[in-house]
Amino acid sequence: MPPFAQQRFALLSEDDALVGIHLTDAPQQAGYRLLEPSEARRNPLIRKLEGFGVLSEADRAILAQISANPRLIGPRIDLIREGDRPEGVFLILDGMACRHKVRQTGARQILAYLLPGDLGDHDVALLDTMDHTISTVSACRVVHVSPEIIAHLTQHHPQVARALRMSTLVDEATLREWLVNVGCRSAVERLAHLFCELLVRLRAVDRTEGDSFDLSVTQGELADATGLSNVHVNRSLQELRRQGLIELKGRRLTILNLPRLKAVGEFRSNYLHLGNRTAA
Amino acid sequence: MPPFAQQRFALLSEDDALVGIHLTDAPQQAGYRLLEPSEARRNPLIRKLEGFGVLSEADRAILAQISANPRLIGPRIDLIREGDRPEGVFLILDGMACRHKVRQTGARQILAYLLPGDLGDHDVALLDTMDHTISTVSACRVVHVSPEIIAHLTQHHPQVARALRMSTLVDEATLREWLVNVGCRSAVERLAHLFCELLVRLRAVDRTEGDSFDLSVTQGELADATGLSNVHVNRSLQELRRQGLIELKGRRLTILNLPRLKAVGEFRSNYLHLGNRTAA
DNA sequence: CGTTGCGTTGAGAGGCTTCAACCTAGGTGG
DNA sequence: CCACCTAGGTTGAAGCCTCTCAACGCAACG
Repeated sequence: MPPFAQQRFALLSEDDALVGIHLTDAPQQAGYRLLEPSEARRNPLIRKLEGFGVLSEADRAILAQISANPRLIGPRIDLIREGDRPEGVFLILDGMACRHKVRQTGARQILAYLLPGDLGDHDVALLDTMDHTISTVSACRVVHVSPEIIAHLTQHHPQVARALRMSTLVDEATLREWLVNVGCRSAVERLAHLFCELLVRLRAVDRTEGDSFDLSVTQGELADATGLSNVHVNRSLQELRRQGLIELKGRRLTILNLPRLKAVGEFRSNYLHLGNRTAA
Repeated sequence: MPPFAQQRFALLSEDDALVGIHLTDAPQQAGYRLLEPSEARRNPLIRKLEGFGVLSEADRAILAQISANPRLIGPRIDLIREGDRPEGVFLILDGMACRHKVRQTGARQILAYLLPGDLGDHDVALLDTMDHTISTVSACRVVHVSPEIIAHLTQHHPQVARALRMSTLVDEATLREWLVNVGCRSAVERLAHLFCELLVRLRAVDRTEGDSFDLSVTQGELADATGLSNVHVNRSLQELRRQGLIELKGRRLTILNLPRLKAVGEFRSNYLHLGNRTAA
């Protein structure tokens, strides 16, 4: 298989998960199903957007409805490719996806990791072609959110729309921080910073256990995200282990000394604009 | 002077350029002054936004009104700093500004160049603090666009609002391309790519003469933008000159062989989403 | 005419890459 | 149930791209 020639995910298949949502009436009607508190807490989109502002019960209900019936997609499947026409956005409910670009030389740069609760910019559809590719990294539960649903949210759920815009701003701030990471940090610093960021972002959607989380990523993928070679990623990981900062076995990363790891990566979470959430 | 301890621009002074605009009535009234065709062509904001869609005469008039009475600001002045509360956005009419971050080590990363017609994300105000600093690079003509004016545009000038959102998407795409640049291109390639991008962006607002444009940037600033040292920027520039690709004297960059420079930098303008404008 | 910021050049060092081999674990098929 | 297979992790060696340090030139400016 040529490098990064990945399978493509059938975008709008017959059994699309969103058939059955009736946007025009359901949410307005009285009697939409109240969410179990635990249900809302488990939904990463609701978790995330509530961090950006107060949502109404109707807001939470529509978000839960959107998140219902996700598709299970295997690892390394393209969701949408550079050159494709964007139609709506993808919402990640579980697993890890990424935005990336591949050079003609075969070199690849991962531009962002999409974690549970993350979704693309809500008005990408204004542009006629994608300038990068979005692929799953691990197996994911994914929902394709159609332009109609997005329009519905912006028209009838202003608090959700506002939270989505803030979410987009944070995505952009994260991209800037990645540029700083790759532009002027050493290999060990880059990895330290990346791990701190992932911990904080995953914690915000309750996908961590203490300072430990699932990291189903190869070292080669870490290399593509940090602008390093996989060999050097390997050695830098060993350095972080040797210093007693992390433990990385298989697909589980445990941060053994978060304060020091933050210090090494010069990590400040301000760019994630978590506000008064449990500061990490 | 400590590195990058720059002067701060007084944000909302008495003689703010925008006093005198009466948003609530003027644009709706019949009889707003018609723009000279040449006037609209010279205004980089109008030029740029027209590239994203058709604007009405009223749209152009309000944009011209906003652009009236800019402030002249010297080089290396901070417009807004990391940690500040964003209030509205800055619009660059002439000159060059940049977004950047400074590490505790003193290392700096330039995150984006703001060229004539560029302005910040229209809803930054949703976030309570800036996570990076915006400074002039060369002397600039700058307008501070208040949140009220932005709100007015989004409510009464849908085509302008739409163009602004597209503009924001392009800014984000540009940021992604910069990450690719720094993440996986060599020094010469990075500079070649940057120069191609600047040419195309400046050409879109008519700030070029052929394949030549004003580049009032020190080599140290090019280094901060490309994640290189200034010494290596110097040597890479010499390499580009030696290959007959560019001529860089003082503050003027002339691209002598655009096709080859593009090839060297692997430059494709798709991420700028210029659509059917004069493709460069 | 001295100062200052910036471009230029040289030398040495080091971080990171490349190439290549080997190891390990997990999955597959006989 | 075991042998094979493959992807990914690990290790070594060599080299180069880029950095740092330092000196010098030069033009603009007060």
